[in-house]
Amino acid sequence: MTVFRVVARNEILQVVQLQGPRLQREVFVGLDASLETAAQRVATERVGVPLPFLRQLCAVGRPQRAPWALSVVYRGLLPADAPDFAAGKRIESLAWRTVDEAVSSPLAFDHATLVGAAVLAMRGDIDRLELPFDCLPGSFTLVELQTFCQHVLGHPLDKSSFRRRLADRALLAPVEGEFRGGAFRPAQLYRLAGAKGAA
Amino acid sequence: MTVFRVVARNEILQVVQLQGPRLQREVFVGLDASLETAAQRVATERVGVPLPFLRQLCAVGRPQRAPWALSVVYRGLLPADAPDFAAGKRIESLAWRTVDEAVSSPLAFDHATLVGAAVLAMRGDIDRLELPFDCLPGSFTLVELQTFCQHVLGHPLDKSSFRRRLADRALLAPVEGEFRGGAFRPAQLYRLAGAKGAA
DNA sequence: TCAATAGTGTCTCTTAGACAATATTGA
DNA sequence: TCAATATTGTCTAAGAGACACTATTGA
Repeated sequence: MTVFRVVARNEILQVVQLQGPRLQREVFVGLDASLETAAQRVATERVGVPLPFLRQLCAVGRPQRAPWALSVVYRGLLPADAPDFAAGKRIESLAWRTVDEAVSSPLAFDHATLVGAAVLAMRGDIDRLELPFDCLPGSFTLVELQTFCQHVLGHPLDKSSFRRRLADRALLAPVEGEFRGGAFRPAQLYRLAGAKGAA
Repeated sequence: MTVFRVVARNEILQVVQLQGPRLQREVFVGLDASLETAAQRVATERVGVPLPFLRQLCAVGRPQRAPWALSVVYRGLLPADAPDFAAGKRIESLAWRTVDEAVSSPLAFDHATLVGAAVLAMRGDIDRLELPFDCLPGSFTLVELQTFCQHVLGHPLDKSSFRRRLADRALLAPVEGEFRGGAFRPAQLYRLAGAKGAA
């Protein structure tokens, strides 16, 4: 079971793992209630904290590398400021990379392909405004959300268009009376529409 | 390994398979060059002919049914007039269903969910005009292609809009001088643009 | 008043649905 | 000519990018 976590801030937390024989048996058979539970458990072991966003990417066989191996690959997100995470079991190294670095850096085996596919899927989600709310804080400003999306996508978005698309879909609701104040005009805070406390 | 084949003519060929213990070991380990090869081999065993279109859908564990099982699910297409296909090894029954019947009929275990996901993915492909050319004949009329898409989607398409979208993408090229003649005005035949013989 | 940031308005282009009109065939 | 089918043209609306404009804050 191989886990890649694609994160905000235009960065990717690259998990390089040591893989032993019979890993998929260890991961799944008779140990977890489902594939998702297994992926979450392994990810938590590797980076120390649960991943708030985790989606199946694909399954790959790797006969040239290890004829016995069948990997179910997941992509995940983790806030860059998550506390208490660090390289855990079976992890050789753990490091932040920008998305561009991650997709263009050579990796062993088919890992580069898988990172590419994960980034592609994540960018598709953002393009369709299928936002990973589980990974976002409870409330945030529209500028913060747009910045997050831009970092994942790797290109700037138009502010007006971005907000209009969000409004058309009625995804967000303003948190009445709550603002994030910098030195200048404070920004309205929003939460996921339909969440508790929304009118 | 479970195979569902979604086919033209608004029909689905439903494969109900008998699954024994250690199926995924039999299917994959040490026997096939890749997951795709394994899926193609098993599909061919089951229905007698290779599937011209075969794509990975997802991987599912089934602990409530069989704790040892990990299934990699594929969706496929087969022309309804393919010769020499019939229920093969490990197949209990083989029958054509309309898409609507297939997605609404109750099935054992999680099979209904998987059929639903396969149809959804196939409809997404058609919506984006990512057409399964491998499953289509070498040449065809635009009406035939539109009919195929309508059967998969389950709703009619506007003729003018459909053709404009195809033209914008330059997916097809007319086969010069070739027509399909009924009793009335014959229809221009098209092939995949870039195929041999195209100007 | 000014700088800096938050938020809105307006124009335009692209895409595609709706639907009418034209073209071509054999009878 | 007519029925039936193939093919094209036109109108319009929705979505979204480009970009300028207004609003609000603290200094």
